[in-house]
Amino acid sequence: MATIYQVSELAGVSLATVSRVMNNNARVSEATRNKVLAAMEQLGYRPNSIAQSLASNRSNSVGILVSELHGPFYGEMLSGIENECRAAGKHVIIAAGHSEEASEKDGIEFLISRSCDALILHVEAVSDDYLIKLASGNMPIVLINRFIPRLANNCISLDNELGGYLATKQLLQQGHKQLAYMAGPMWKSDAKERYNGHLRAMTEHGLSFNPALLAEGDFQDSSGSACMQQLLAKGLPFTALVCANDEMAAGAMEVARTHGLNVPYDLSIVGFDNLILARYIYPKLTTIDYPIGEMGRMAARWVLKNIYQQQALQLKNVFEPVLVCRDSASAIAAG
Amino acid sequence: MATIYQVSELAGVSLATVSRVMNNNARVSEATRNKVLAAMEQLGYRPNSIAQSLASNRSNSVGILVSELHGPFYGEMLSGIENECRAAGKHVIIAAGHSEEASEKDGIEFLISRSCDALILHVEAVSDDYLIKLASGNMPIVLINRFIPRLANNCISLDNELGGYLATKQLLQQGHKQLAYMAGPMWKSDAKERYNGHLRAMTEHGLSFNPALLAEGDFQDSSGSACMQQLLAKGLPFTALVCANDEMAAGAMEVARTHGLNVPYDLSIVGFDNLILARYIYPKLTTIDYPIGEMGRMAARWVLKNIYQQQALQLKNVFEPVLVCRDSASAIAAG
DNA sequence: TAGTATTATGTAAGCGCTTTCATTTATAGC
DNA sequence: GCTATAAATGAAAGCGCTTACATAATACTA
Repeated sequence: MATIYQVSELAGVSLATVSRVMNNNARVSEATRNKVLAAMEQLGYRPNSIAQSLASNRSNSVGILVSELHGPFYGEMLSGIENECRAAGKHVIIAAGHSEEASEKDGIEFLISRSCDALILHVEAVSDDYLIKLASGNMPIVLINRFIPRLANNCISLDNELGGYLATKQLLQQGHKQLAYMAGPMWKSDAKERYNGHLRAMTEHGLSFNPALLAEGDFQDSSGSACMQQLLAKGLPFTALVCANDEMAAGAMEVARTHGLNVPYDLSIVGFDNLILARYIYPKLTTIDYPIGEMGRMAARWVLKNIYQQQALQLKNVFEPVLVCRDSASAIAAG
Repeated sequence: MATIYQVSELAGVSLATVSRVMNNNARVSEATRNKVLAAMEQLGYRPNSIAQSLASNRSNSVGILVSELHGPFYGEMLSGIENECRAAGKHVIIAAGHSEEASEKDGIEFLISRSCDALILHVEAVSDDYLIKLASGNMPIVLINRFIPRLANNCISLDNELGGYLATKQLLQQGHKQLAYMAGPMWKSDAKERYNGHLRAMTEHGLSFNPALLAEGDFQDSSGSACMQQLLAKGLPFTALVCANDEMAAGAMEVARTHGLNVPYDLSIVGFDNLILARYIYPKLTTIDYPIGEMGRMAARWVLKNIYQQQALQLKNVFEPVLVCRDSASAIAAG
C-alpha cells in the first residue's frame, strides 16, 4: 500500500500538502492540488485510516452496540444506521452486547478503544446510572430505544404507550368488548408502557380491564403460545387479543388455530413491531409499526449533526408508532 | 484515557515492559508484571487499539463484508462470525456492499484501510478475477457462499446441488410425479446449482423434466407470487412445487391459497434456506436447511487458524444441506 | 570465581498520518 | 519600487503504541 510519503515524493510536494488536499481543510493552489491528485491516482493511494485516527484523534467511524446481530429488529436498525453513515462518508464499527451487562460494558469499551467519534447504543442490561456516567465523559453517546430523562436529548425512542393505545383502540372501534392482553416482561419499560396504553384505551372507552385476561410473556414466540394456552384454559370469553409484540402474536395465533379458532372471525389479534414475519404469517398480522430502521437513521443523523457539524439536519427524539391494518383483526361478528 | 506512558511511570518501569505484559509475548518477572498490572488497574488503563494497530500492523480485528445488514440470512451469518471471533478475543468490523460492484469494492478497501487482519467476504457483484487478484495480495480473504476453484481453500460454501436434489427427492419419494420448479436468477451460481440438483433427482427417478413447469424468479417473495401465477396460468397439472428459496415459496404459497389450492393436500411445496419465516408461514414450510450461521462460524475459524495461529481448529469448506420436514409437503393424495 | 549463557529491562526508532508554526511566495496598496 | 498583508507550502513534533537492539542483572558452568 502506498503511503502519503510516496505520494508527496511523486508529486514533488511535502507531506503536509498531501494531507491538506486529502482533508480539504486548508487552501492549496489548484495546480498543486492537481499534481497531488494525479500522484494519488497513479499510486492507487488510499489513506491508512488507522494512522489518520491516531494522528487526528478522530476516526470518522461511529460505534454501534446492539444486543444481537441477528433477528429482524437489529438488522433493520443496523441497516438504517449504516446507510445514513455511509452516505456521509462515515463508517460503522459494530459490536454485540448479548443483553448481558458485562458483555455490554465490554463492547462499549472496545468501541471506545477503537477511537470511535460517537457511540450509538442499544443496551438493555446496563443501568441508567452507568449510562449517565458514560455520557458525562467525553465520548458522545446516543441511546436508541431507551429513554432516560436526564439524557433526553441523547435518546431516540418510541412512544410505546401510544402504540399500546392504538392497538387497543383499533379493536375497540371494531366493536370488541372482551379483550385479552398479552404483555411482555413487565420489568422492561417498553412492555410496561405498551400495557399502560392498552389500559388507557380501555378506560377511554368506558371498559374496565379484567386482570384475569392478562398474561405476561417474555416477548418470545414460544411464550406467546404458552400464554395463549393459559388464557384459553381459563374459559373466559374474549373476542380479541392484543399482544405486546409480533412474535408472541405469532405463537398465540398458532395455538388459537390448534384450538379450532378462526382468526380473525372467532378471535382478532393485533401485534406490535411490524416485523417482517407479520407479513408472512397467516392471516397477515395487523400490528403497530415500530419504525426501527427510521430510528436508526435518526440516531445516525444525531451523530452527524452533533459530532460532524452537519447543522442542517432536523432531529426528532420520540417517534410515534402507527397502526398497520392487515387481516388478523376484523369487526366483531354480528350476534 | 490513561496511556501506556502513565502506566509505565506509575509502575516505575519502561514503556517496553508495560507493552510486554500487555501482550504477554516476552518474559517479564513475576514481580514486575504485578507492579504493572496494579498500575493498569489503578489507572483504569485500556490500550488504545488504534495505536496498537498502527504500531504492530495487526489489528486483532477481522473485516466482514455482507450485502446487507438486514434480513434473516445476513443476521445469522454475522452473528455466527461475531460469536466465534469474540470468543477468541478478536473483533469484527462490518461493512455493507449492497450487491453493487462499486460499493463492494469500496467496502473492501475500507476494511483494508482499517488494517483488518483478514477479510470475510460475502460478495455477489464483484468478479472472480477481482477476487483472485485480491487474494494474491497480502490481505488474507475467505469467501463465504461462493466457490471459486482457484481459491477453493478460501471458500466456505454450500453444496447447493445436493440441496436441490434433496428437496426434489423428498417430493418424489412422497409419490409426486408432476413437479414444477421455481428457480432463482440463473446467472447466480447457487440458483443454477440448485436447479441442477433438481434435474438430477428427476432423472434418477426416471422422470423427465417438463420445461413448461419451470419459472425463473429473482429470489424475492414477490417474484414467487408472480411465478406462481405464471405456472398456474399454463393450466398444466402439477402436484408439487420446489422453490429455489423460502421467500419465493412464501410468495407462491400465498398465490396458491388465493387460487383455492390447499397446501399440502392439493399442492406440496418445498423451499430452500430454512429462514426463520419458514417456521412462521402457514402451513410451516418444508425446506432445505442452509446452515449459514454455522458457515459464518467456520469462516471465522478459518481466520483463527490461518491468521491467528490457532492450529487445533478443524476446518470444513463445503457444507451439506439437510432436509427439514414440516407441513407444506405431504404424500400425494390417493387417486 | 572468572567466564559464559540466560533472563529481564530499557532505549529509541518507527508505524502513517495530522497539525502547529515558521517560512516562502504572491497580491495589493501607495 | 517597497512595504504590508494574505495565501501557499514546508519542517517537524507528535498521536500511543510495538519491537529491534543494547544493556543490565542473574544463573550456571567448570
